[in-house]
Amino acid sequence: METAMKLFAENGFSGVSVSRLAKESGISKGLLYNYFDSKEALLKEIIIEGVNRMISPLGELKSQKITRAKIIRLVDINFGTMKTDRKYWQLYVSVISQPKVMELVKDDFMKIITPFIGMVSEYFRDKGVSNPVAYSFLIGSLLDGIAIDYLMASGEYPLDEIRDIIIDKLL
Amino acid sequence: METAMKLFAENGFSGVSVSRLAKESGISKGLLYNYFDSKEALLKEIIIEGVNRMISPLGELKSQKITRAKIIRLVDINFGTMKTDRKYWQLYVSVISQPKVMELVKDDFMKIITPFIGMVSEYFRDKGVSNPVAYSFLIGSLLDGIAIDYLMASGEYPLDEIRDIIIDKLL
Amino acid sequence: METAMKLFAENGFSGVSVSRLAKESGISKGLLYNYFDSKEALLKEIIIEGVNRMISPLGELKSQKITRAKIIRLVDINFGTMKTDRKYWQLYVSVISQPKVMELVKDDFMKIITPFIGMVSEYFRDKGVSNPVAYSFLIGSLLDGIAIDYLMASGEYPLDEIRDIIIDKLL
Amino acid sequence: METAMKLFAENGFSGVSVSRLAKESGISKGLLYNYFDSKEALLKEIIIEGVNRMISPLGELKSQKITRAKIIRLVDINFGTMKTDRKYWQLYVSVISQPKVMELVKDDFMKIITPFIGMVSEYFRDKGVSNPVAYSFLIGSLLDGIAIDYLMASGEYPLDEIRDIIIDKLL
DNA sequence: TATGAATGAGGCTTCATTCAT
DNA sequence: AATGAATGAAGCCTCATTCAT
Repeated sequence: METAMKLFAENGFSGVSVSRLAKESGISKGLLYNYFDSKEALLKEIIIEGVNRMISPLGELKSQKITRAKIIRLVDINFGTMKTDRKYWQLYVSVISQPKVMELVKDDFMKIITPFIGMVSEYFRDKGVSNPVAYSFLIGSLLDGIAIDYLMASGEYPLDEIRDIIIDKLL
Repeated sequence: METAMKLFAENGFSGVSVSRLAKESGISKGLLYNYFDSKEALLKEIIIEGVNRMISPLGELKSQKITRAKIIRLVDINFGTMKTDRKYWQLYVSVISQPKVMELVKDDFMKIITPFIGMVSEYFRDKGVSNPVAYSFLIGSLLDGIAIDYLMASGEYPLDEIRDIIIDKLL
Repeated sequence: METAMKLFAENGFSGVSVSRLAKESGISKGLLYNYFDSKEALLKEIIIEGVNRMISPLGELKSQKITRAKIIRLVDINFGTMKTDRKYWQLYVSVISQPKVMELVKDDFMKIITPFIGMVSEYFRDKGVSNPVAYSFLIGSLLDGIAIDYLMASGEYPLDEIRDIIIDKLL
Repeated sequence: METAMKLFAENGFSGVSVSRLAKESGISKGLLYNYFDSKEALLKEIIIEGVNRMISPLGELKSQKITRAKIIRLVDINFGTMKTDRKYWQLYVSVISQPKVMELVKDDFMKIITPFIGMVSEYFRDKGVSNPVAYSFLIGSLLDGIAIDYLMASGEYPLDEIRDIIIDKLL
């Protein structure tokens, strides 16, 4: 799954053949099909596993009263994993933007993500803004957009400065 | 090209076969190759044509001193085309997030886009913020992210409220 | 036909498309089909025309009593056209060795060539060798083989020395 | 490879489709590509394997002082394989006379053939002729030409008589 | 648990030929 | 006499998946 994630991230889902997956994983094609029902199923498991890994550091924030510090922490954790788990995020980006592929994982995805969207909404509601839901969508989209551009850019993306602006102006 | 844009937008570049392109355009595969050198060349032409179409309403903003009203107008035009040219934006999103595909059009893309990025940077510089480049990256990423989520969401995306927040808090 | 001969010689019959034939001849595909029934018919006409051109200098030798001087002249003319009409000979070689293509022109070919084979046979018969037919086959094959190798070699083929050996040892 | 050799020999390289190769070999197209990287690679392997087979009986002649008997043996072996390995020789002829195809195998070819060309040159040098290289080219071309004509002719080609003439007049 | 030979549908592309103008 | 848009069959090759071992 590790190898597969790397390959999918770098080449896209349809850019990697099962043969290559097998070869670069050091196993046979047959064995691969013993573990996963199909190429799609493999992707699905990788995504789920990855999103869980991305989300796990956020566990500390759950089921407590939401505070400004916690929202900032949420953004920081998000930016942190973008740096440390570059490959996963590349895969994530490649997935959310291919409808056919997104379809495969959408449901599992939402199940995991929803609580955190709720958390952000709640934060803005507490803060007393007039449209907390719009705020939380905006933050979500912003993080998506940053992920794409940061991963596309060759390294000159001003991630930290952008973080400061978000905290200063939006949170 | 119209049909192809629709198909590419909905299924991704590699999700549409040349056979299907031909069939749904009502022409033969052979004829398609009279018009375009390859499937890739077709995509390229669609993208270029589309980005030019998206950018053309922004013509009014060029080569004048940049003002707050103009930046707001830029955002509004951007949001406007997202509503009116949904298919193009879906294609755009599908392209920017698939490195292999992005590679094909990156150069032409940048040539067209750069002036407007410069415009936004200039606006923030004039406004006196401490890091105008980070601001313009942020705006760019935000618009990218909104495009993705708006086009993924089935219609409940609060585009207009988000617009107001952007203007209020960021510009 | 001139352009076509050059192209066929350099790229083989199936290595040149009708489109290319038309383009490099400066006419349209449609017009090409006004003049020739098919790509094959075009090849056929080129071959016939070429072999007639190659054979025409041999006219001086026909219908007279055959002498040693005349046979030498025949060989010299053959070698001469190989130098002056390189393109035609390339085409000839490419044709005789592709059964499917040879089939197309074999009959016309034989009709033109036969008298000269007869002439050579007659020469050897007059000379009193025990197997004049074998000699004439040998000369024919030798000229074929020389054509192939001379045209393949990049220019270091000792054509003139070989000519002298043939005259000295075989005629 | 056996089937492919037969088909290539009879129809030329570009006269046989991969589909046909697969069908007449009784395997699927896909499997063919498990064994050979491409249609060209298949041809290459066939040629190499064939030329090695043709050349192997000549092994007895190598690395000894060259004598008249040995050169005669070389010619005889050559004529012998032309009779026993007709298909291979047809393929050989079809290959050497199509530049595009020849290009594919030229290098491997030369590597195998060169020693024997050297042997013939050496023989003529020892014999004291004034231009041994021209003699060896002549013999080479003669054998090529004989191969072509013998394989084209439907069976009336006087191979054995020609052999005697060569030995008598040229060696 | 593990292999890789085998399949066949489908991918992109080229091409000789036709035909309305 | 001349064009070139249009066709569709066929070309080479890749691929996800299966199955006997």
